Amino acid sequence: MATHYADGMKSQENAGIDAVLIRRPKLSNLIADDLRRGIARERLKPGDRLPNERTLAARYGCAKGTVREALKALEVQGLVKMQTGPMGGAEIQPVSVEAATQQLRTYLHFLDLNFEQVYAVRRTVEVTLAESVIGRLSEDQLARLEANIEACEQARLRGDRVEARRAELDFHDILCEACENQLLVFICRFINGLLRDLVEFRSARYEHHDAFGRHNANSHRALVDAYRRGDREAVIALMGEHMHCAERFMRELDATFTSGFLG
Amino acid sequence: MATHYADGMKSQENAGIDAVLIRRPKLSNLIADDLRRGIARERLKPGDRLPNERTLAARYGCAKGTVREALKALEVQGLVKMQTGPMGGAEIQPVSVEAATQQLRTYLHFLDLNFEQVYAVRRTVEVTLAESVIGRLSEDQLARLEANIEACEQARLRGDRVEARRAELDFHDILCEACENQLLVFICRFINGLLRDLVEFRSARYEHHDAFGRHNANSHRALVDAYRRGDREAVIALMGEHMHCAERFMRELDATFTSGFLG
DNA sequence: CTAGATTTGTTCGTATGTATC
DNA sequence: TGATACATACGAACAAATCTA
Repeated sequence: MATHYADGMKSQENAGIDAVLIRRPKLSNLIADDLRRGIARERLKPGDRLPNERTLAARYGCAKGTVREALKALEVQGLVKMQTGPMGGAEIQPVSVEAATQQLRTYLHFLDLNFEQVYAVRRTVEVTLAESVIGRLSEDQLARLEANIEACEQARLRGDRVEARRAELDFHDILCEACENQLLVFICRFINGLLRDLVEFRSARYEHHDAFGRHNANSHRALVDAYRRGDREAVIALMGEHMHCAERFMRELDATFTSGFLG
Repeated sequence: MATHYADGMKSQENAGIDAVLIRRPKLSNLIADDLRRGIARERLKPGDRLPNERTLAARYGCAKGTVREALKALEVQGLVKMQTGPMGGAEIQPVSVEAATQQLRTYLHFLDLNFEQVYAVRRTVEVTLAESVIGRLSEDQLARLEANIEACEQARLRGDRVEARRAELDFHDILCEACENQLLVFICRFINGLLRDLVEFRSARYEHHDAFGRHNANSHRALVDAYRRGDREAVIALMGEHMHCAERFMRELDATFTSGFLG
């Protein structure tokens, strides 16, 4: 494949960069910065696409791999999403909760969080959430809550513990959909994500999982029932007790890790 | 150019991945996830280094460029810093709360948050925080709480409303210092930051500010007194009432977070 | 100060998977 | 079904930075 750009230009550009900057930053970072500025300058909106990698490499007079690293930086920041195929490339993304939570998760991952601490928060905010959606759940949402309970039961009967736990957390995410308070929703969803991560890497004995699964099914069923009746007192009491029991189970999870990561 | 790797092996690997996963995630993302987990699992501290690129490529059975993309993701997230030369490579960086909150704030910037919604959360988490630090406040921290109350009073008497509000929030940040639960601390500090940003841009009538300042001084004084006595019931009741009153005042500002804040 | 060793940074060529037409 | 366009990935080589002797 012929190089469409002139090698002489490459040298010129690099010489120029070297002359201006005392210590040359990584080329991929310079390109990433320029792309960010370009996106802002051109007022690119979600759905717009950047030029493809080959074009960008030609524009900046560098190799594909360098452009790829720059695009990777934008992708991690949630600014763009890469797609393959024709009309693929880097597509501008809307500001998403995903990017925000990802950073938070890695931050908290290093702060030795245990279940007790997570539940000290969850126990209160989930009750607040539960109360806030009383009378706001649509028939479709109620139906999906009931369908979720059924899905959890099936996962439990299959013996798929991790999937059962994850599906049970989906129940609470459905409640979030009916809540207007976006800050509360963010915190609840974020904590649900934390718990999803944690159950992935910790395991407990089967009896615990099975008992927990049955408890969750009962609690969730009673909650849906209380929501249908619009019974505020019952919703608050049920969610409070549900959180209390969930915390007790979670604390029984085995926290031992097997490693050998850095050999 | 001869391909030194066996085509058969590559196909086998890909077939395996395709069989398990509906849509194959990018290999560099899988590696990045694994590295993140590994860093947390091995409790790597700032200053520790990851294996070099060649070793990682060998471990994951992939090319160097793929490993580089994964490392780039960690670098963008502020988890590691790349360095050239001997003893170079990916060095673990201290996790900064700044990086985590920045993304979150730009996300919340697009949401229609109002005082009622913020206080629906703050009302509960501040009480949880208040309870969690009972018996854990050092004499130095108690002294600083008292000094803070005095500073707030002086700001109020000077008529410096914004400074008074900001200083009053410092009171709650001092409480955070004594709390072990880092998730709870993060949420409380983040909300305090939201409120600090807001008082910059909103002002109410003087009577409101003055009455609020006097209320805060009384509440904070009573709280410190209850902490010194180790009176759990009083702490919980006082902080609950304090939040209730604070919310009422803040709602008189009748402002939303959407306009102007976070410029 | 120089020379060598180590490790990231960058490039080029190539091959493969994947989405669109 | 095939052709096309694009990202994804591999591998070899060299350049640049940085530490040590």
